[in-house]
Amino acid sequence: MKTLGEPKRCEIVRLVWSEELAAAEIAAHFPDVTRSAISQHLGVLRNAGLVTERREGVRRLYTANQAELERLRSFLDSFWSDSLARLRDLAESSEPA
Amino acid sequence: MKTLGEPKRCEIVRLVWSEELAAAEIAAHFPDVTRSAISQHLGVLRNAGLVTERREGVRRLYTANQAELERLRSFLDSFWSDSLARLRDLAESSEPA
DNA sequence: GGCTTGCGTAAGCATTTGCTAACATAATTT
DNA sequence: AAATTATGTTAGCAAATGCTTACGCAAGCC
Repeated sequence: MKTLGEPKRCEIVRLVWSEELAAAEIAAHFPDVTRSAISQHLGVLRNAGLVTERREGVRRLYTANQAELERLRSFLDSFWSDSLARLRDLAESSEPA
Repeated sequence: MKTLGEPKRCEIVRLVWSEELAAAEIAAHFPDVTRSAISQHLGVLRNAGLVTERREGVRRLYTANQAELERLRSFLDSFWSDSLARLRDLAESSEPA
């Protein structure tokens, strides 16, 4: 979550969501920062498991790890389900058999 | 997203998800930090619209703004739907009528 | 082998962030 | 009104963060 809190990283994930892109191609989408900065962001994303790297010759192709994003979404879902569980527990304790 | 990237803030939101809690009660859940630190986190959360404050006498009761969290979840959903839209566009352009 | 291309890494820097300690303020109690 | 309670606010600090510049290193081409 903290990883995607960085706007550029979030945008990077969107870029490689449905297509594989090389590091330079990704960097091209951010004209106002250095290629190095993007490379570091890619490192963070890779480390967080949010993107996957595939080497093809000299180039490194990145793509989003959709499963990991799915985990994040289900974590948000847990907010709702947790509250339901808590209400259920409350109902059980105040309405004993 | 950045706001919830902070573990304590994320936990605070979970605490006030299904019940209203006073600032001191929230702070009691974090023994290893000062009440002031929690107060500042509450300020950030309030500012981000993730929690709502209600004053009752001297106390300030906080509760989660579920609608805002819903927005966050739907933002994550947009990752998937965007990719579907892109694939659809691709299909249209490569398969003209 | 030398040059170029594509990319990560290390060092250094300014900014942001999360924290504590001390103070400020409003509502209650006595 | 003074003391107390519940809470926000400010100043200051150490650590983390995002960035640039410079360098390192492997893969292909001459």
